[in-house]
Amino acid sequence: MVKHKTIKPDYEKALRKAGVRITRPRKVILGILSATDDHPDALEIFRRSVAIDPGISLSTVYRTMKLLEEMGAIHRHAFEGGPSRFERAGGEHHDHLIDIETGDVIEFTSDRIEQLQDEIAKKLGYDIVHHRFELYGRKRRA
Amino acid sequence: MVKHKTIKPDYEKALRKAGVRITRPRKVILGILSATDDHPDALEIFRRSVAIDPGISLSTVYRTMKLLEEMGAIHRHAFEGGPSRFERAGGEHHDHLIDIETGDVIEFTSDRIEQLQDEIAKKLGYDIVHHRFELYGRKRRA
DNA sequence: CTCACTGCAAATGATTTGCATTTCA
DNA sequence: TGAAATGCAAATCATTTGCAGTGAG
Repeated sequence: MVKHKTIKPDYEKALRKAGVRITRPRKVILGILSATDDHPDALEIFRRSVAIDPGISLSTVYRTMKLLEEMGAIHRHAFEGGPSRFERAGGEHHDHLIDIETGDVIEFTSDRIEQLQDEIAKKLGYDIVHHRFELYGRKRRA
Repeated sequence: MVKHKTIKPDYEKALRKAGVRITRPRKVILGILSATDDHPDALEIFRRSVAIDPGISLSTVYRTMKLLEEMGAIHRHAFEGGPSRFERAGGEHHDHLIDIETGDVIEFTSDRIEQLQDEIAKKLGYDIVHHRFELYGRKRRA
């Protein structure tokens, strides 16, 4: 049920093939993205980048995130009440539970939801392009 | 399945009771909210307000929306790629399908989703405070 | 060598806020 | 009257963009 991240795609190779230049800042950002399993926002990625190479700017982080998103390499999530958070694409589809106390994100999958969504769409006469299913809650106290 | 809005709550009465002053701008905004069944954003509410009373400011619209939200009189929805949109509370719970071509919002209910959500939360050891379930799609072509 | 990419600072868009001035109860 | 609410303009926050300089291929 809970998804385990096992795939660590080689972004550089894929991007190069798509005609994108692998510059110094991009190398750093890509490294961070493939090393993490959490859902950092742009500022957090910027902080981690600067720790590796002090010359990187926040604009470049934003530009790179947009580029990677357009290339399908990452997903952007606009969870409630905060900036966009990113995760790399490539795993199987999943949805998110956000811990409203800590901001932690827990991934889960449910094929019944996918199926339910199709049912509803069909009934309403729509083709679904994508969906958002997010649970917001707090850890159950023992 | 598709929800029909039949309830038109008397906001003024409820607000008065809660110790909120019913001022001229608020009267106008409340009138707009109880007259509509769509999901306008702040700017749209502002436009409709100004058409009734040219003296109303956008700040007041925002302040009023925040107030009403805190009082539970309206719900705020941050659909993808746009400003917050509002709808009055009071009906039964429902989720939304957003037409990505027109921006139209279609409401639907599904008790199976509510039930599924509880199941997932239980499995993950969380108490759910609320959720977001939004479908984004386009009308099926014949 | 050239054009994509960068850093920086300024612009944006949605929303909020400080403050002096009304206005509801 | 006095606290609460308003309008306006300025501030915030996340994000984007213009531009002149830099560097990857």
